[in-house]
Amino acid sequence: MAYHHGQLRAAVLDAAVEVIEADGLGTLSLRDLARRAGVSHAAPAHHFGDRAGLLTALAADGYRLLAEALAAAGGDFREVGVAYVRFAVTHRAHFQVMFRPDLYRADDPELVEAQRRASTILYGGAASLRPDARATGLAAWSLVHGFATLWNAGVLPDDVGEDVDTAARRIAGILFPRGADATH
Amino acid sequence: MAYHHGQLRAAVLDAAVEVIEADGLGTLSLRDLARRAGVSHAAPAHHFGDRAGLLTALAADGYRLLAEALAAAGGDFREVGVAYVRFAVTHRAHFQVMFRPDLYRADDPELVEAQRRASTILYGGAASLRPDARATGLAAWSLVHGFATLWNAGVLPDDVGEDVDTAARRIAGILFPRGADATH
DNA sequence: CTCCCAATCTTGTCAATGGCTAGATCTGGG
DNA sequence: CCCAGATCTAGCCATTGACAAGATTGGGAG
Repeated sequence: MAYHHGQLRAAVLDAAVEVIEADGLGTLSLRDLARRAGVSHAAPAHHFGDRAGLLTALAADGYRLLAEALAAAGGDFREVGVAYVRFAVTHRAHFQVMFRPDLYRADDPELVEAQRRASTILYGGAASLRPDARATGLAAWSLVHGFATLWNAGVLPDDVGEDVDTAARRIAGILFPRGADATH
Repeated sequence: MAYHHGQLRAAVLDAAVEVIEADGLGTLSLRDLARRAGVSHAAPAHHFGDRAGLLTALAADGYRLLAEALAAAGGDFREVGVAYVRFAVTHRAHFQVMFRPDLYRADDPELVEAQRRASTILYGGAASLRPDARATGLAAWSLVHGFATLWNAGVLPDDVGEDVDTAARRIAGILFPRGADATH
């Protein structure tokens, strides 16, 4: 059987994302991922150690991708929020794992670094927005995080609509009615 | 070995809550719950069918408890939000399961009914609050749900404080600065 | 009071999983 | 060319969820 030579790690991570988005975290099995990658059942262990190791890598990837997505949204505070929601919906697997620290090793250096970068971008906009910047940033984060979570869980009423961007922008507009931006 | 005669169902559910709050959903095992209840490994299956059945019952209990907690908060809209957060923090196990419909049978009649009651109370306050009541209710729900989720995940900054009620009230106050209540 | 039945619980079994160990195979640098 | 380390395989064990078949219990019909 042909060896993967360094591609295995990426192949397994890709397969994991696919499985989680299709059937949820519950049915995720290291052995199944190995089968999908065409390797023996113990091959992934070499790259990730154990299940927690795999999810740690997935979460770290997630925080890196989130940082990119938020940075690409520009300085407008509300658009950063919309980007946050869009990320959560288009990267369900990553998002799901990222906010369940009980599943991975939260003290992993790479992960901590990626986390720090993402939260810097997320809080950067809020810091210069209002006098009570800290609390405002928290409220904004809570708002978009909650909306994204509820959207992904599929428990929102039907009349929210189909387009998550539009819905998120409308909801965020209630917290910041005047379309406030980071340059106050 | 003495039979439980109807107590088993409650005993297993209690044990499940205990395990989830101690070690998370990942390590939850029907066999372990059976051991804790002092019965054979297949006894729980009679009451719940399978794992999804157990979690369905847990989620339904959760929605019932949530409805009670929200109702007890009175008509003040912000206090309902605070009660929502308090419930999420004091009933972590229930809350966690409730918003992961992939884990249980979302079409269970009892569960659907409990869900309906809870969401009626949650939305009841918002409906009479502003012209754009629907969107406002969604924003409020998103805000408190997100805050509770982030709090439980342990990813909030340290300076949020220790007391979740106080923190939640401060955050909710940003969406409703004037302490608005349901009687507008 | 007795007997039967439905609910409840037990025992036994099977495939699948995570994690471990020992060993095979490949690849690049000296 | 050759070896050291990285990568993967093969085999094993305890645990789990799910299922099937049988035992035990208590209450109601007669």
